[in-house]
Amino acid sequence: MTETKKYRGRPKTLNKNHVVEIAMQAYWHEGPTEVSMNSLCQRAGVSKPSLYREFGNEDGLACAALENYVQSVMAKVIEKLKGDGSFADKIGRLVFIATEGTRHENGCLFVKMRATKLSLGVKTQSMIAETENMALEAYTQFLDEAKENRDWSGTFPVTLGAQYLHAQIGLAMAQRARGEDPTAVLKLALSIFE
Amino acid sequence: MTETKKYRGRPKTLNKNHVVEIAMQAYWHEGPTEVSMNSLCQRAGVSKPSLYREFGNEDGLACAALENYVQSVMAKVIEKLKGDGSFADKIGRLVFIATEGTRHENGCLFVKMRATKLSLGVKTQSMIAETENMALEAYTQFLDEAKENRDWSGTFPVTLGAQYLHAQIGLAMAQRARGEDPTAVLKLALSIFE
DNA sequence: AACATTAAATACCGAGTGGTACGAAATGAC
DNA sequence: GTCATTTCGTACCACTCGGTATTTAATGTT
Repeated sequence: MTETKKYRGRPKTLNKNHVVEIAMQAYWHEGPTEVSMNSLCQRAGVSKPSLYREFGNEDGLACAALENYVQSVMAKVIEKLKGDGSFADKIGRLVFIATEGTRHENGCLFVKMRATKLSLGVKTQSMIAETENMALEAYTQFLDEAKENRDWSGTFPVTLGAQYLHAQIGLAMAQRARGEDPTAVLKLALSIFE
Repeated sequence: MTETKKYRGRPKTLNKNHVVEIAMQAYWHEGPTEVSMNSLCQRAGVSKPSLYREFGNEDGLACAALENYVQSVMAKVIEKLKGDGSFADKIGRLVFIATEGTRHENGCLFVKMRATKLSLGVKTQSMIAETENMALEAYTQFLDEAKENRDWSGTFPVTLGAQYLHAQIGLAMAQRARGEDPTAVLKLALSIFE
């Protein structure tokens, strides 16, 4: 009966998605430790109390930015592992994404945050651990499927293969973030799956 | 004739080596971005102006700390690649050092600094690049020798192999710094040399 | 019109940063 | 002793950080 109560008070003008997107881009391109709340407020054209009302603290914003990254960038990559195509094709696509994917010019936000996790808040650290598990599960499923289809000989355990894939993709992302070209090393590393 | 002039003025009490050693340990164990000049002064029992007189600025101290690390830790590791022993033995020793070496409980200062090089000064960044080249040269020499001795088949170029070795060792160090056990992944990665 | 409610932004806080001005202290030279 | 020289450390600087107290603005309710 009192449904109109929801719309009382001054209408909010802060666009949460917009702020998160800007924060994600900033953390992504400049590194999580290089972006302050102050500068983020300026870029987003938002006052500081508005930011803190919406996200609680820096940890909350960083966490939201990472979550946005996982859902808008990583999820799409991982989804490709489940689609059609041969094992070799998918490995090739993985290499392509990790080395030339248009949206990865500066590495991977997840990898960058993981590298500096000591200086991040507890919520963000939990999110990093969660994302890590999600990725490992996806790789595990990918290899399980490949083994079942006889696409991959499976000369070593699937769990190790998943860890290995995760580590090598992460390495390539870290190299990209440093301005190096990870292609040759990554291809060599993934040649063990042939 | 005026050689005694050297000893005029108040005698200096600051022990440069001691300070560098403390700085190196601090950067190493807590991460370069987590250690301030203020806290370093306290730990070393030295006044701030003394530090700045000796090292110029933070960049100078970080650079000196990295240089000390390279000469006191990395050099010894690299030296082992040149000693006696079979190729397989040396690879095994490399794995051992990267995964269980007693002095590497917290990863590698070089890898940590490289991971956060954006927030370091120009001198330190140059030192990082220099160290990178030194390591690559050592790996190249190592592989060249192995190829000559028919210890390694050499199914791919030596330069790529050196990059690969450097990248995989660095990956293992980064994993250690995160608290993970890099052993299985590293052994798998280096199995391509068999 | 008066009020409750919600969000806005200014202006501030304490703490910590990298870095320095400056006077005191310790020595050799004269 | 007096002086020049060199190093010492206290006390300070301007600045940035994450975070907030407080006032003002904008709405629905009555």
